[in-house]
Amino acid sequence: MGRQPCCDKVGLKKGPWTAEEDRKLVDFIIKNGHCCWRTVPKLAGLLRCGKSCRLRWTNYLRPDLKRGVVSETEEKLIIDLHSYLGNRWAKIAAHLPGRTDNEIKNYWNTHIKKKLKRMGIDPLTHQPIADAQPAQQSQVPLITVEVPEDAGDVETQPIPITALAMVAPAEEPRRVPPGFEPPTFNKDPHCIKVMKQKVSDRAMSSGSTNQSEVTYILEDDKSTDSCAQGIPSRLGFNTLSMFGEDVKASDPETSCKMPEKQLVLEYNEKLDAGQSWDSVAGNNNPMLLEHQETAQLMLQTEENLWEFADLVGCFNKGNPNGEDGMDCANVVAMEPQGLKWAVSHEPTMDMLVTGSIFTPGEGNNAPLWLQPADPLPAPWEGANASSNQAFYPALRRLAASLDSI
DNA sequence: AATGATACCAACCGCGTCAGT
DNA sequence: TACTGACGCGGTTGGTATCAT
Repeated sequence: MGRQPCCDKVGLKKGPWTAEEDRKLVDFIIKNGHCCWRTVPKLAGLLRCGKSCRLRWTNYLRPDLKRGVVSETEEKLIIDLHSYLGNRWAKIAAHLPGRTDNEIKNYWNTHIKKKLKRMGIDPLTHQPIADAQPAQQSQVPLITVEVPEDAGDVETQPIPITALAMVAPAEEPRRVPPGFEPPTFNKDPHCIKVMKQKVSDRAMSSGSTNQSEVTYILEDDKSTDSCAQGIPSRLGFNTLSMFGEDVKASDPETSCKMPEKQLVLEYNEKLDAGQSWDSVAGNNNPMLLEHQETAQLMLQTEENLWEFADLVGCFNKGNPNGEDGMDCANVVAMEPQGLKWAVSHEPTMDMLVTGSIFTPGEGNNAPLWLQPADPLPAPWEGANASSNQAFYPALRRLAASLDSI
């Protein structure tokens, strides 16, 4: 017996999601998770059913989605897995990180199916169409996997050896925290779309909508550090690349207020005197200590860039100017060796744009990720509000660069 | 340039499963 | 054990983009 449709309630919206709805859902889930999909739309302020929210999130908004063109390797894996699992798209998708069952199903129906037919292969049986026989064997060599005695599912059947090879690749030395997938957000079409919306929203809210004057070119992953010459970003607050000279020009002398400025100077003095970064920052900045632990945890179990981005974003809320923290609060990225400081804004967006925070660039961030004692950049709640002068032009530059993509 | 055909894919629908009561 | 409700899955639809004529 079937269930009643979940979306028959009067007033619930159906059809394509708007950017505003996306934003509400993403904001809500990032902040609260989704313990119960039925309650999500109500709590997030959406006129959608929970099911619709779940689908939107899992198939489109989830930040760990890879999206983009399916590679040859992935296609081969899909074919192999399909020969073994059939139309169990969710199970197939489980072997393709960043791909959803819906995406794979669509790709199968629109691409692979036709391709196999052109090759004279029945997409259902994976046998040559001309001499198709009752589908007992796959076209690919099979091996039998040892399974527990109580296992009775289809997964206990022989697995195509090619698929198995993909599912269980040879272990390689890790350069990044376990479970972490280097993101490609800065070129991902969906990410660009989301960022465009974010930038547009913020530009509107700031009153700075003139984007014509800008010439900023979105930095490539590898180039982000080039603007911050000699400043390892540690956790990647490499916003220098985004703000260019605006941020380069900022320093504790001109952009920080007391007593924070005094703290910076103290740090500098201690570092200059040869003390280690850990001893300086760890012993003197409770905020660092508090968040360092969280940051380490996040990095160790990194599954979601946005989770971390939001974590960092949370640091900025409640700035003393009484303005929206995410919009205009300042973040100070500190560089342990020389303890140079840079004031910037909106780290969440910065990170998504530059990708530098999570990009295992050669000789830059990657080795640092493996140093759990690295301090987390601290918020700088007392930073000078005048630094907005750097923020809004940068925002316009970003908006324009996104529009050009 | 206009129109129709085709491709693509986000979103929906309905059913199965499972946990809680 | 039966019932209920939430979630997940697979099939399908329909809107939009792209291509061909």
